[in-house]
Amino acid sequence: MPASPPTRPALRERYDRRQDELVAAAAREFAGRGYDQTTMAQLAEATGMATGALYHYFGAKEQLLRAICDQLMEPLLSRARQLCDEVGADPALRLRELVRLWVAHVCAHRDHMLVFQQERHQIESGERWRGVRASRKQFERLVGAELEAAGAGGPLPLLALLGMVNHTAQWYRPRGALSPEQIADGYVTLVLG
Amino acid sequence: MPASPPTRPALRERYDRRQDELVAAAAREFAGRGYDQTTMAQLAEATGMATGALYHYFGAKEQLLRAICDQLMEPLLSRARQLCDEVGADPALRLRELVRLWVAHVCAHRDHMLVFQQERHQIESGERWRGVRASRKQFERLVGAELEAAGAGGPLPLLALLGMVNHTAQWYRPRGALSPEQIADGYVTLVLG
DNA sequence: TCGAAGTTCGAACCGACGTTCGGTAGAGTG
DNA sequence: CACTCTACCGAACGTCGGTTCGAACTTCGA
Repeated sequence: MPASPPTRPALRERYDRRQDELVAAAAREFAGRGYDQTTMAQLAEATGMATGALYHYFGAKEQLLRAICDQLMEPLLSRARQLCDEVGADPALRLRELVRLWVAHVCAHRDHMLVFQQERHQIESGERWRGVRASRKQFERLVGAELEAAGAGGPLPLLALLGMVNHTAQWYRPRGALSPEQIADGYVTLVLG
Repeated sequence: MPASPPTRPALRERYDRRQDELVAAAAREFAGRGYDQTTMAQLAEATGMATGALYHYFGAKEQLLRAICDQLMEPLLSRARQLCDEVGADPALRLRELVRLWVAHVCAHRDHMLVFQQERHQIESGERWRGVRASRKQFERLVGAELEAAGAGGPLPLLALLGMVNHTAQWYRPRGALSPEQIADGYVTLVLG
């Protein structure tokens, strides 16, 4: 059955840390080999554990996938909301800041992002994934609203921007020629003309 | 072992037709459920055959995936090359025609496209997929050259355009508000400003 | 109509993989 | 130290799914 977090608070910290390490390792492996083609044994080896130990932290393989998606979408959505509340009134500026945040997030979580895209079919159908879907939709709505305010209304600019930014995860490299900021600014320039 | 195509030419036609139907059905199933999560039994049911009969047309499940990728990339690449030879000198016009062709192809082969994206990890690594990778790269080079000629040089416009067009497979609907042509023209307007 | 080639069937095989479980060692607590 | 909660191990289990195979049935050509 599922994992059992420790009750003693001193140990809880270590437990949570280890759990996060596991998610990070899983994201790496899944992104490289695909979710289904990555075995629990490989995951165990990547983290230096035995297969059985994994189930101390997660009840099933699918929960790892869920954790990856949650760790990707939730911080993005909450930070985006926060930013939209803070930043001033100039729509173009707001949009630029939002896209910068977004691209930076994608670049910092390439593996999560790749997994998220590859497992689209699982996430887009099925009761268990309702929450993840909702986060994605809300974020898209948010971007759409900012785009409209900045003068790039209609479905096409939003869909184009979504395509660009999501695709970034597939080519961005930390030591590449383009920084996340440059990329983001380039995208904004494209959609705002 | 692999499939054995019939020698008699009269039967060869029917054999090829059935094989194509199989690929189409596989693309549909794979796109909806994912490659690994689709069983040969489901494939058999979708085509009205028994599992064993599938192996009359394909030696292994992976060959179906290969066929899907080939049917996607090869016609696209050859038609794009042909177009680049034919069309006149105005770079902006050439680019527009190319993107129209490309978007139309993506929209007409949504399932193939989705499978192609989902199985990226398999395709991008592994000896057997060298050919598919080469087609993809050549096509991207071709688009890059046309972009440069049209005044949108540098890596970002190309990467952005790739993102937009590929992403199209995930939202385009045949009876939707936007036609492939409208979509393509919208994209070109974005990248050419 | 006869033989060969082509097509389909579906049960059986077999390896792989997610998960379980009983046990062991370690860390915290008093 | 003793007692408990925590962390981990790794062999064993059970299932699932890709593939095989030999037999039946159909279509074709002469």
